[in-house]
Amino acid sequence: MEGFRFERVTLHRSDLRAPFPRRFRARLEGGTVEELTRRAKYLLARVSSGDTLLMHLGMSGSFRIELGGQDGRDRAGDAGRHDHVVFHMSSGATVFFNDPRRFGVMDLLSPAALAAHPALSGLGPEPLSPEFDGAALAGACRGKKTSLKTALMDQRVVAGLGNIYVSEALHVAKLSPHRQASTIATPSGRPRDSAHRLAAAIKKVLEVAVARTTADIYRESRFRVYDREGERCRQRGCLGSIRRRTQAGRSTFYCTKCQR
DNA sequence: ATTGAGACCTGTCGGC
DNA sequence: TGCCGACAGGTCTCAA
Repeated sequence: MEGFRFERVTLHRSDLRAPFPRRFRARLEGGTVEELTRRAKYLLARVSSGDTLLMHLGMSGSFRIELGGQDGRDRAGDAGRHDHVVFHMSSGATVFFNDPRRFGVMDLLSPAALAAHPALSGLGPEPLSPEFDGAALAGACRGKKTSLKTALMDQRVVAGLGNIYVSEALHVAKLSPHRQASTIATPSGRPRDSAHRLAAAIKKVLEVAVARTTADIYRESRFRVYDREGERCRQRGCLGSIRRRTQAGRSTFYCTKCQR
């Protein structure tokens, strides 16, 4: 999409989690995507009109790209079930936004609306950025009475971690998901060793995930703990098994033996 | 202010 | 085969 123009935008329904903004199509069509970036789990496409297209996959969203027919065949195929938004780009590519559960987001923001966007402005640091480290994590967890698991799910603490990678990172760091979040910091908010371990584990887990893509990992079932209830711990030398517990309404997977 | 519960919506899977 | 409940990768709102 980057560097190309929206030649035509098609909506196959009037809303996802929220209604599409008024004149969504008209405001996009003719505009060029100047830059495609990401913040937390949000995709941001800056358009030449000055607006920013904000996209989120929710739980079940995905993009599918069909390239133009260079082999003499027709252009990209028709929209299928749950293809709610279709971008026909000037490159010849067609980009389908598919989202069965419709928990996703597709919004178009003016510069002012972007700057004031509540979901974006409250976000914590990007976990792969240099600013995110043990000290930053400890500072954010200072005084938190909630569990480590719940704290890491809080996008204000660190941006972009979800239910899978929180479990994975806690396992790498050998920290129990039930520990009170504040225990990784001293009373004054300085990082303990556990804070450094956890920040490093988050970075490691995400770097591997980005390299392999979540879909591959999920399909290959190569998680350390996620969705492995009752199976053996993969930590070298650990004979524990993986348990599942619900925290704040979400499943947490952890090893009872090596995570403290 | 923080925190947990419920809601949003559809698909899939296991048990009966 | 078919029905039913449980559960799913996220975020928002509301009430305690």
